[in-house]
Formats: sequence, structure tokens, C-alpha cells
Amino acid sequence: MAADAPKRDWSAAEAEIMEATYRALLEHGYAGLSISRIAAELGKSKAAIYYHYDAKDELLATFLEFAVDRFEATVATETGDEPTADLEHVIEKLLPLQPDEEQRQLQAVLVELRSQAVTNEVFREQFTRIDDRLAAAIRDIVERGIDEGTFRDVDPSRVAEHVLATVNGAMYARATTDRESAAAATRVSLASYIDSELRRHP
Amino acid sequence: MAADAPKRDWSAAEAEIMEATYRALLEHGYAGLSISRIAAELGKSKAAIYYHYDAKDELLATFLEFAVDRFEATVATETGDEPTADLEHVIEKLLPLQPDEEQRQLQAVLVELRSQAVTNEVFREQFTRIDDRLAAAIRDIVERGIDEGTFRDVDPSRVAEHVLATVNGAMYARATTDRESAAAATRVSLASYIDSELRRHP
DNA sequence: TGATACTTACCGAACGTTCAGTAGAAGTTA
DNA sequence: TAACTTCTACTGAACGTTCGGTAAGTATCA
Repeated sequence: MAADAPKRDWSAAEAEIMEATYRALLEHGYAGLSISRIAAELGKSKAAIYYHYDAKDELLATFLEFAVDRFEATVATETGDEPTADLEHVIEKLLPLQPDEEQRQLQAVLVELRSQAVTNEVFREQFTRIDDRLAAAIRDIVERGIDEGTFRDVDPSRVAEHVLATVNGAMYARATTDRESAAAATRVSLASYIDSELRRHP
Repeated sequence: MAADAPKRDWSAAEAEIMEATYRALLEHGYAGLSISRIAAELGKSKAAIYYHYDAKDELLATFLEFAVDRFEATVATETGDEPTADLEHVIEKLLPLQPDEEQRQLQAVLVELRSQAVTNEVFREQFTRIDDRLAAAIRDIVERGIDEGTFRDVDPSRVAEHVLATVNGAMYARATTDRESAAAATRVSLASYIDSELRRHP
């Protein structure tokens, strides 16, 4: 992965609050997320949360960091030497063929957080950075593929943005619709796109 | 457009409430959307809203209908006889090269509403239907292209889902990040995808 | 003893919702 | 035509609940 941001380390108490926030968000959604609800999940009083965070805004900004860390950790790629495999690896991480419950939940939480980026500047900056990093990671793989002669001489940025948009769109649909088969179809079609657009055919 | 749902007609009072809700949503976001805020935009008392709607839930469900109607009206395609042009037309409607402020706002509102589909069953069903309809519309165009011999013999559903995911992803990014150039790059790459994946090359 | 990590008890504001009352238009009867 | 009743579309005040946030006190441990 390109440009790894330094990971924050969470104290035990903070980590527990983050987990409680995560659970509260899954249960009640962003619109129904309150300090009381987080405290209930935490098993402590509201004031206990205010001992660690000065305001709800601050807690949420911190939680965004937490969720993003978790997301990027699942995507983190140990790059191999085969660009086609690397590309497939990244796509499988972002848009698994059969996502387990944990992956589904994390993506659901991220979709809820991301929608706040429409009106909230702090959230918007974070998600801009996430997409920047993901696009860069994909672009690097494509560039390597071209250098190695595996891929045709396409515009790596253009292809990276296209792949990212497709993956994000399918992930978004997975979290907000019951069209599971559509996500699967997109995965399959994306593979065939990569094959026809990128691979040199003899 | 396939399967046009019968459009609801809005009384003057209802329409004003819907417009007020629209403005309140743009200003305060979904999480900050309250009856007081809608009433303020409406220029009437809170109770005036409860005269027309029994509960906030009901108002929101109705507003979802309103926003979806508006969205599908902008997409509604007068289909021509050239599949390539038709496809480009749909894509331009969903992912305009240079969206005006109205389009941006409507898409922003839809992204905020759509994130509620993660936890709200009513919203989820609506967005499932929207994507179903969009995918069907694209699929029909592709099918026609194949029948006419303009397009190669691909799987129309698969391609439709791929195009829809890409367009949704770029639209989503446009509403939640500052990566405007990424959306443009995706548009361009999508055109080249359609060309290489669909068009018969001599 | 003093710092750490809380709890209990509370505040004012905002929330969704309800209710009694009312201006004015529309319909009905004398 | 005037007098009445009724209906529509509201208003303003209040309801109980929940919100984010705080002040003061307490238990635990170095």
C-alpha cells in the first residue's frame, strides 16, 4: 500500500469506547447514535465517556480514524510480483466474492460514516484521502504491470480511477440494497474488464 | 425507461413541505433533520406539518418517494435508435461531465437518504428498486445493441451491472469527496470500456 | 496524598408529538 | 341575503423524553 499513515495507538479505555461506538452505530445507525447509547454499549456512564473526550464531535472524529484504520488494515496488501494477481488481491479485499459478517459490518459502518462527508468537512477530507490512497495503490500496480510488460500501455491513473469507482459502487450497493447478485456480477465483469483492457493478448 | 411507476401527485401544501424538507436536508444533513427545521424552512409551525403527516417516519418515507421521483425524472430517457448514443445518454444523465448545482444537490440528498438504507428496511427496498430499474434500462439498451449487431455478443446483465456500479461509485465519490477529477477520469474510462467491450471492431 | 478513572445527579435545550383553539372559506338552511 | 354550521389549514403552548454536557463526589492505587 502506498503512503501508510502512522497508526495511532489506542489505550485500553479508548479502544473499548471505540468498540462500543462501533456496536452502537451498527445497532442504531448514525442518525440514532448518541452518547447515552454508546455508554450503554460500553457498560459505563455517559460521564465516563466525557472523561476521555471533550465533546461528541471529538469522539466521532476519533472514531472515524479508528474505522478507517480498521478498513485500511483489511485492505493492506502484501504485494507480490505478479501485477495481475496483486490487482485481483486488492479487488478481493475491497469487494470479496463472499464477504463474512465482519467485513459486511465494517463496510456498512463506513457507508454510514461516509454519507456524513456530504455535509461535514472533516469527514469529507478523510474520505478524500482514503480514495486517494486506494487509487494510488491500484495505479502503482498497473504501472508496474506496464513496466514489466504484462499490461498494455494504458493510462494507469485512468484505469485505477475506473476500477476504484466500480469497486466502490458495488460495495455501496451491497450495503444499501438487497441486490447481492449484482455485486457478484460486477466482480465477474471487472475481472473480464481487466483482462480485456490490460492484458496483452497474443 | 423500463417499468415506469405511476407518479404520485402532490397537493400544493404537500409539495411545499417536500421542498422545505429538501432545503432542510441540504442545509443540515440527514442527522440534523428535525421537524422544527423543516417547519422553519416552510415558514409555518411544527403542528402544520403534523396536520399533513402523522409522524416523522411517514413524512420521511413520503419524501423519499418525492426525491426518487425527481431523480428518475432527470434520468428518464427518450430512447433513440442508436444503442451507443442511448448508452452515452443514460451515463451523461447519471454522471454528467459538468453537473450543475441542481444535479449536485439532488445527488447529495440521495446519497444521504441512501445511507439510511443500511439500517432502514423501507429505504433499502426503495433503493433496491431504483437500482433494479436502472440496471434494467441499461440492460435493455445493450440487448438492443446486440440484436442490431452494433454490440458484440456479451452478457447484457453482466455489462449493465458493471456500468451501473461504476456510475454509482463515481456519483458517490462526487458527493462525498473532493476528487472531482477522479469522476471525470471515470467517465472517460467508462466510454473507452464501452468501446472496447461492446463495439464490434473491424 | 494526589492522580486516575470513574459515578451520581443534574442542567438547559431540543426532540417528536399532541391538544385546544381559531380564522376563513364553503356549504346549508330560513 | 343573512344566519347557522361545518370543514380545512393552520397557531401557540405544552407534553414527556432524550439530547449533549457538567459539577461534585468517590473508589482505587502508586
